[in-house]
Amino acid sequence: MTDRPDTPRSRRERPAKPALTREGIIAAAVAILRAEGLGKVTMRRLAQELDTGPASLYVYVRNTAELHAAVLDELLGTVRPAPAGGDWRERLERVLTAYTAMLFEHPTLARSALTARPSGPHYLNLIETLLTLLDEGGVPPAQAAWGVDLLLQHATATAAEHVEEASEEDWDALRRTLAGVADRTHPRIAALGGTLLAGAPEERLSWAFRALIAGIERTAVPDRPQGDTT
Amino acid sequence: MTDRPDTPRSRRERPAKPALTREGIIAAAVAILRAEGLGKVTMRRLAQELDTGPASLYVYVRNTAELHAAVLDELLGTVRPAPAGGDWRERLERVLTAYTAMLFEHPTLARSALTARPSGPHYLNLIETLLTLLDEGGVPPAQAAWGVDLLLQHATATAAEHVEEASEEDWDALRRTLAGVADRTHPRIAALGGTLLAGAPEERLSWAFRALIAGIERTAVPDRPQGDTT
DNA sequence: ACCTGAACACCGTTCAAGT
DNA sequence: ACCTGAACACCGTTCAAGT
Repeated sequence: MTDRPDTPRSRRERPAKPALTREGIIAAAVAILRAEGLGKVTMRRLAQELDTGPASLYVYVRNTAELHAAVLDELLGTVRPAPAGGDWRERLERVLTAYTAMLFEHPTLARSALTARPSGPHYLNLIETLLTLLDEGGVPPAQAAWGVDLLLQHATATAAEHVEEASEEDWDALRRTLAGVADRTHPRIAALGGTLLAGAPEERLSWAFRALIAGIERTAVPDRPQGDTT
Repeated sequence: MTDRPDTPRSRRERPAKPALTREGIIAAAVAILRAEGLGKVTMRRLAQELDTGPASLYVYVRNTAELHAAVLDELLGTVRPAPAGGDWRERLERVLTAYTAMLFEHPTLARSALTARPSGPHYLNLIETLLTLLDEGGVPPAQAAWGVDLLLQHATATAAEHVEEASEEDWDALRRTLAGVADRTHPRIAALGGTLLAGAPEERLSWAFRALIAGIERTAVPDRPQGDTT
């Protein structure tokens, strides 16, 4: 609060409201995300941070979904490429784990990535990396193409699941529900007991990636896929 | 607007504001969902429909997330069990496809199911069915337990992806981005051309389920999984 | 215990008007 | 073209007060 109404125009030592740019807006959004989570990355809050009105942002950003997608691509740029050791399967798992770890820190971002497919430069790099590794493993290109989608979707969805909304209580509720299930109506669930929820998250994630890779390797894509998507 | 202030108390031919119950609230929520989508299933709108204030609903429902979870379980009850023909793999795929088809009609519900894990009776039935089919296929119980999670997550996430938010334009943008990718920087993506996005949704879904099942069958769970899930 | 009105603290997006 | 204030049409949730 060292406001002094002197030096009217020539000096401007304090940043005198930098001009709006798309990059500036996204950078500010990332800063808010880091400090307070995606919930606060709203048009209104962002505008306030940039010392303008929310309407001004719509010159650079189509809507909130697009804003969030841009933020995700930005964060994707911070994912360090996995070290090169090990066979292709291990490296594939490491790349995916690094991507998932980043999303785990921002589960709400993962949730929005599920609907607003990112298409920024960093996302393309990730796809290219995954395709390269699958190719190295001898997976046919068409199969690899669909496989990449499956792998990224799993990573994203798993992170999205970790959005907590009074979470701990809900988990307890689910545990109790499963435990209380009648042996007569749901014999398999009853027989499994806690196994349904057992295992550390990293173990389950690793298992899932390995299962996905094994499935992708072995499952052929239809000869001539019908047309385009939706 | 056939309001007549007669018949003061004894008759009440028009339903004179039925008492609030959890079931009544959820039924009203399902009706709004069917008519106008999940976006309109808000506490305020629901209260209006039930001729009360939003605060009243909090006696029966913890919050919006719990409301949506209850709605999902309700819809799950409408999924017709798949006919019994075919081998276990085919039947498994059919059950999952039926579940996914229901979610496809309410993608926003799928999105919320990803974070607020349902635990209602219909959801338990679905889990039991999947476990039974995997058991029939000789998949070890622990593996089946984690597999069920993987399968349901894929179904849910795929449906959630179909939330449209100016969708068609976004797809075009992604298509153009992929097409315009430089051969030098992203050779695999360039080589694949349209294959990355090729295939009808049903084909891709079917492929994904088959790949998942193949992977689940072949991937062993760690001997003694560490502790519990967070 | 259940129900309520009113309030608190927010949202996204559009639009007419200015520069 | 870019920027803005103000408005429109909403949200979830809490709280004190009533029955």
